[in-house]
Amino acid sequence: MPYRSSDKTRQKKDAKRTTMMQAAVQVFAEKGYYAATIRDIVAEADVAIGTFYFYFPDKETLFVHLYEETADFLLQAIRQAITSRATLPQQIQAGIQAYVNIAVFEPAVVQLLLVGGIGAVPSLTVKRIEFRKRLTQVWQRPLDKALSQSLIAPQNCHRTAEALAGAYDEVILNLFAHPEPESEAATAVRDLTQFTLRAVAYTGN
Amino acid sequence: MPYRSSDKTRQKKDAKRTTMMQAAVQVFAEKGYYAATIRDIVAEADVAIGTFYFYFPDKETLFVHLYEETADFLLQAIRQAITSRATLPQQIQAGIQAYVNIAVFEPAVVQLLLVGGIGAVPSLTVKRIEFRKRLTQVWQRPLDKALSQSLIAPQNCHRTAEALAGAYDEVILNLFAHPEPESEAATAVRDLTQFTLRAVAYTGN
Amino acid sequence: MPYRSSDKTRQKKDAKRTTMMQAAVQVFAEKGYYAATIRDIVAEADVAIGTFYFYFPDKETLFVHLYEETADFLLQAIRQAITSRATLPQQIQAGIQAYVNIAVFEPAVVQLLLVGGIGAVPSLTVKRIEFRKRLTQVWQRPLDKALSQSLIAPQNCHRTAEALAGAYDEVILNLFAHPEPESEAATAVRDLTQFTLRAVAYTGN
Amino acid sequence: MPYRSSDKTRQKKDAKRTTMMQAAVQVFAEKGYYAATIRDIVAEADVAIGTFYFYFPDKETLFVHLYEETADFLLQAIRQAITSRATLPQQIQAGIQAYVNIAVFEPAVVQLLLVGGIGAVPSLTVKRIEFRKRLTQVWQRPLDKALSQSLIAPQNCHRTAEALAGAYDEVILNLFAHPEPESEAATAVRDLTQFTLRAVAYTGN
DNA sequence: TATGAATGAGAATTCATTCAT
DNA sequence: TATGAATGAATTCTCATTCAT
Repeated sequence: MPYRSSDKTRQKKDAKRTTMMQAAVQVFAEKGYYAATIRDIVAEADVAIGTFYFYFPDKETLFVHLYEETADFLLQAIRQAITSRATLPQQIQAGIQAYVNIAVFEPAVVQLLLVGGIGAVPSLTVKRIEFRKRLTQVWQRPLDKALSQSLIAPQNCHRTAEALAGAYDEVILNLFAHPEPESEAATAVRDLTQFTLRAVAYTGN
Repeated sequence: MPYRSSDKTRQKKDAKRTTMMQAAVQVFAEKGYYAATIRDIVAEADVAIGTFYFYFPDKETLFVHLYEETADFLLQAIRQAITSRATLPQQIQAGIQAYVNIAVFEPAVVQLLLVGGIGAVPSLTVKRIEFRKRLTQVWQRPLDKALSQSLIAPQNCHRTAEALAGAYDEVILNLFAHPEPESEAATAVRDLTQFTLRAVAYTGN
Repeated sequence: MPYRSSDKTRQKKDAKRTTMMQAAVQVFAEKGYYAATIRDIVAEADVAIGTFYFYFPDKETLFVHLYEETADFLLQAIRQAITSRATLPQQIQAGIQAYVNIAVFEPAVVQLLLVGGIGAVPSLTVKRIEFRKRLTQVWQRPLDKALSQSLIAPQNCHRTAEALAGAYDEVILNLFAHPEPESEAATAVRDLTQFTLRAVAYTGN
Repeated sequence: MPYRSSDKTRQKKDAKRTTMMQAAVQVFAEKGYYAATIRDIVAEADVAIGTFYFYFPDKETLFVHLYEETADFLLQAIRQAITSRATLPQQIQAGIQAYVNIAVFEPAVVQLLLVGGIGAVPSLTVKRIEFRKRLTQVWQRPLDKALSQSLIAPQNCHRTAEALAGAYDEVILNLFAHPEPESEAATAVRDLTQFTLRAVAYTGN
């Protein structure tokens, strides 16, 4: 029977891998794709350069992988917040709140997705388009439902969701430029919720 | 004869400078700040490397300068479109149309401003924030006026404008992912105009 | 197995570092600071360019470091020769002999210190002044002692030592211009010793 | 009859040429051969780059030429001071004083000759040796005469002059490191004169 | 598995020199 | 004579990646 790594070994390996990925997210988020060097990442993870190449094939592949994972995480969080609410206003508010929470408590996630290596990594372009498409879908789902129940005005829900996704991103990114992002966050959530309800022409009956 | 300086020579030099800046915009827009090399730029402009450094001090300075100039151009175009219309719907529609036109006919402008070197050039961060602030102001101006005339619902116009700026950018950026941006553009303008009028709760009386 | 660090590896690294420094001394001595390129140095050491920057931060830092180390070596050699003798004539003669020996057998040392990058490296100016000061002190020490014992005429020993340092350097540098430096060296030592004893007005009682 | 530039034209040309050479001396003295750029020189002379190449073939040739001219000037000044005095002490003192004067009032001359491009310009090596040889001769002449009159002890006058030349250079160069070179200069002249008279064992009868 | 010394292609930038005007 | 725009070889330095241990 061929060698098979025991569970403990496997776990240890995964743990190290995870550690390195977290380190990489931090560094990529802070410096951007190009300015972040492999040396920075391994220093953050406290391992040797060779170790990096044992776990990951190269810088670009890692970055794209990180981008995808991070996108999944963000989308899942928002989706989850939305689906656990019943009415449209609640869903919108919960979704935005979830997004803002991540921005405040895990700024690296937002940095990576919205700023990170946008015009920098060629093979990321398609991933980015995909991410935006999925993000739009997340916001579009509750709108479609509301439209079918005539709770909002007739409209191209896809276009509306697209615009809303951009609107949320802009406000959230600007949060970082504020002196006290956390206190500003609450206001932003309320403002964006109302903005959204107006934008979809929510009637509530 | 002591060589004429201020006449044709000066004009020629300015023309060449402009040519090189256009070449640089193209290359920066296409590849992003880091991936764009000086060699790429001078190849595009069909001059020698030394010529680049005769006209510009270094890569970063040029990029920031280009960013600022391009931002001014875009802002001026939108502002101009808005102020030449009378009613809010017209203003919104004209502003969006101007923006979309630039995106379609001068895609490099949008690439540079929205994608270019976002997380790449440290000294650009502040310029970017400034640009977003000014862009928000451009959209906010007509809203403030409309609010003072009770044409739109009471709201935080600055936040609304911020969100709208993000919304427009998202839709316009996604235009490039479409197979036929130009035909999609018309629909986008109409959709965004309606989205905006709903989002500001325009009553029209 | 986790790779042994502190044992053989460390020694090997130190050895290579030393090899590269010797190569650098040769090249700097031969061509001077500016004309010596990193390529020259790594070619002499038979390593890749990157290896240079693995061991040293940059060209200038290395040069200054080399200058300091070489200065220490020369000063120590002369000082050692002087202190191991009892009478002033013996001390002078031994000091000069030590200096000449280095010039003959390690010409790069003298080239680096007296010719190398004199007007070339800004951060070297202060190091050079320091070196000259210390060299003067080395020659001054035995003079002070002799003066306190009235073995030499009353005089400003510091100024005398300064002048002697310059005198020795000149003669030693001119040695290299001779067809047979080694044979000339013996004469030079004798001449300089007598010159010195006259210059300090050594009485011997 | 072929065109011949009039005297006025010739003079003008020579004047400009001289201006540029003076500018070059300043710049070379201040920055050293490598760090001094053609742009620096023409900026100092307030002419265009092309003008430089009209008057001089290239940077290295100019530097060597400047070195030679400057060396001639210095040697002539010292020689002149010496020959205008009668006794050895007066000759020594006058020669040193002339040297120190130049160092104080025309520091660029000394910088160029003693520091300038010593290990920097290959074709200068031979010129430097020549200069040192001539400088030694200047100091040696009065010694030979004095020796023939038994005013100084029997000695290898060439070696003595060599050593003295180095001694003077050292002290003069160190003058620049002093806070007040001018006030120190007088002391230096006196000290060096006495040093010299001791070193040659001057008896005075 | 883990290490880090070693590599070298490639990037930004400088500067002596040329030449059309 | 005088100008300065244009050139491009050459330099320093970075950093992703490899591989022997």
